[in-house]
Amino acid sequence: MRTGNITLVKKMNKQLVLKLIRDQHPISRADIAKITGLNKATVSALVDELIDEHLVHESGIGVSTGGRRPLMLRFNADAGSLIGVELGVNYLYAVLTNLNAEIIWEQRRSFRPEEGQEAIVSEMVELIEAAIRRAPATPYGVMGIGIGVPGIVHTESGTVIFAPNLRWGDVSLASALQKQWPQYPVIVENEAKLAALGEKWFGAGKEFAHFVYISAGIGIGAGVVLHHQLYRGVNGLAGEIGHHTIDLNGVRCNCGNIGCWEMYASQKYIERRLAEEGRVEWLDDRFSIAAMALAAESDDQLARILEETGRYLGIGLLQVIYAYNPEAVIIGGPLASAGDYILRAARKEVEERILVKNENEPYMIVSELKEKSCAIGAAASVLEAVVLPPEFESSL
Amino acid sequence: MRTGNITLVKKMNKQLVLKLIRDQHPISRADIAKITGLNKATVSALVDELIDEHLVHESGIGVSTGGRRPLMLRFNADAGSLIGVELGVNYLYAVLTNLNAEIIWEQRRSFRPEEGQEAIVSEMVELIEAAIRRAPATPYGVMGIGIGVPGIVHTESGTVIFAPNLRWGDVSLASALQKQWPQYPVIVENEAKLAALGEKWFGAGKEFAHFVYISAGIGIGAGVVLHHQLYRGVNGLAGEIGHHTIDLNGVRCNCGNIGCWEMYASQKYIERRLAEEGRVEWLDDRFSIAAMALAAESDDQLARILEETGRYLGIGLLQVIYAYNPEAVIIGGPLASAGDYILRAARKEVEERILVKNENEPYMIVSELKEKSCAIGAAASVLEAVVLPPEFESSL
DNA sequence: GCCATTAGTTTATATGATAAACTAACTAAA
DNA sequence: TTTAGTTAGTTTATCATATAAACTAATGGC
Repeated sequence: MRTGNITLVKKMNKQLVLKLIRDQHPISRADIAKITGLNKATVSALVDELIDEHLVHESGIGVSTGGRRPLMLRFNADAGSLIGVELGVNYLYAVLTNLNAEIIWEQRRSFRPEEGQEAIVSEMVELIEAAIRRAPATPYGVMGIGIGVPGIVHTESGTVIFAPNLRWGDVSLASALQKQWPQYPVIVENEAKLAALGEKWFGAGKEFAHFVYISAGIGIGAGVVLHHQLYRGVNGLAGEIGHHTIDLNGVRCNCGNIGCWEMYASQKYIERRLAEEGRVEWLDDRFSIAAMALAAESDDQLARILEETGRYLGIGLLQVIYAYNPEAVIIGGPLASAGDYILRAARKEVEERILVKNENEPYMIVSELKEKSCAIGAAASVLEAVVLPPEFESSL
Repeated sequence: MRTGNITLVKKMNKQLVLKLIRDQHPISRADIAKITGLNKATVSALVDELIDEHLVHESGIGVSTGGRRPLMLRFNADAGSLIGVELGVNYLYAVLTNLNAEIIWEQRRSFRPEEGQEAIVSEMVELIEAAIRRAPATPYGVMGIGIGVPGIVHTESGTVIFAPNLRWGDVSLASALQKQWPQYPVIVENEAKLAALGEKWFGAGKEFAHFVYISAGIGIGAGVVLHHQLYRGVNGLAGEIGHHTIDLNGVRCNCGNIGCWEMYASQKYIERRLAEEGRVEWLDDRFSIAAMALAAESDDQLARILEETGRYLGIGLLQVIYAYNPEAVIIGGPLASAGDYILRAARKEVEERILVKNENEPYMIVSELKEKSCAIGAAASVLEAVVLPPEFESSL
């Protein structure tokens, strides 16, 4: 049971000060006091501790506004390193970053899903080892490892419960890695949820208290951020909205049901339509939506297919909007790389269909971190777990 | 900006103690200290204050467990009164309750929607006046007035933005009432959201941190409780899920779109089907689902219609489950009075369709407060605003 | 009838925020 | 150049509150 005591107050205030410095640096102690309402003495004491802990440093003297010049403070992004790994359906992508998610080192490897779980995990171990070797000398060193997985995850145990596209079920990924590196926290989480975290900390989600990140690729998943915090639900299933029924008499989905959203607003749909229209030249191994969007500029049929996909995307986005009423919806994943074809159509569909028409429509925007969302989000999850817990987030 | 200071700690602990007493009364100071981990002295001090404030009282001596006998504490439900009003499509229902939502006085009035907004508001004023007159002498007297409205509400200003079934738009309900009773807080909120609050405080939602209340009647709305708190979204639209598209090529809804969930899992559907099947004898003014469910026991056609409705309800519930991943879904509103016909079919549909089949399926249960959910929830909203703010809710 | 046990209070102490007084370092205007 | 006013940041004394420990109170069981 969470009781209040004085150390809690201190933790809250210290976090508040640290977040403010991170968000608004360079900033002076005096400004922090003004903005937060905390006493100047309190701010000074907390800042001193943060400096001792290497999370903040003084970065020189600012300009005077008619009196003594302020000592400017900055978040020390080089206090440690973060490792983020994206486990894709047929690739691994790892990044090593500083605490600002600036990439120090990255590597991408392909694998064939048939290789099997153990082989893939050992590839991942190699990749992480390589990242650790590249980690620069910093006060904290590597602060942890985050891993994004295309499936449903039990975060407490770090188990992959179900990853259909990998054909994984019940894989204790965290404990396998934890055995290798007992000293580092290991976080395993769903790919879309981590991408949402990435956008929250370092991308298009920075300003929003409530937003939904949509990962639209082969399937559709979502990461839901409410009150500045990732919302997981009881079993970490919140946001598994790809299987929302949008057409009761539509196409069969491999989940067994009919008319799931992800049969219409995903790469699956585009491929189906390309096949129907006999445009098989596009359907090879290295199919890319970005390339298709490029070609669509002089190919109306391709453009039409993308627009259809966008319309279906919009229909589902409307459900997202009704369900969560977010400030923004951030579209990520391969479908976000279709230039404006998909997004414009989606926006139009939402505008036409929405119940209460006003300026309150959420922004529908594109991911800022692009194909790096998940890996950077994985790194961000470590940052959040170790340095900047969201517990005391100004709960509106 | 929310900073921590010592008084915040005190507020948190005092709230914690008060909530514990409310939930587990009768309870001794010693037990509170054990459960919360707070020091015995702290508990005693806080309890003394709560007693001074009339929110808690000692209710006699408990049984010894081998030592001094404890002084048992109880929540003082008679410290004040709450007024809750449900504004229906063609009726008003008001309750006056104590702080345990025990009804002291209630009244129901019908009106015709054609009467117009002003007439309805003045009926509401009369009703509230009657409630205030019946309020017993208590330390705090009437603590506030909560009002549930079938539409979208701007809570900060207490304005009804859009209530389609009443044909209201932009009605400043709270300020009209506030003028009458400046001394009482007036809360205006969407009907389903208040019903969710009611179930949270006094009904089927007591044990859940995350649950969704579904108000299924003429249309469908939802109240979403996450982390023990009502989730409203940015504009208070969160949970307006009746217009989720479930059949792209289905029936036209009066929202302008096609295939909205509330065309299938609502009274509208039942009436449509009754008409289609020529069972016009049911389609009079005083149509009641409860009566229909009773008749369905010996009328397969009626039973089938209810089951169809249940199946459609299930399809939408699946979306609710994927979106929010709640511990429970509580079904309220007229459809919940269909005996087991609707709910059984809905449960079956969810079980068959759900992606991850395990014991983690949320409970799908029926409202405990029944047709009183909204009015009691309106009263609960006052309780929450004035006595038991959810701010410091153990944020998991 | 005494001892172990539990309930609750009193007292002394520690922590951390705060207000106010202080020092430091500057700008601008006389 | 001097000086008054201003802003930045620190030091000091004080206050509120939680806590630990010692206390009183009241009981059951042997």
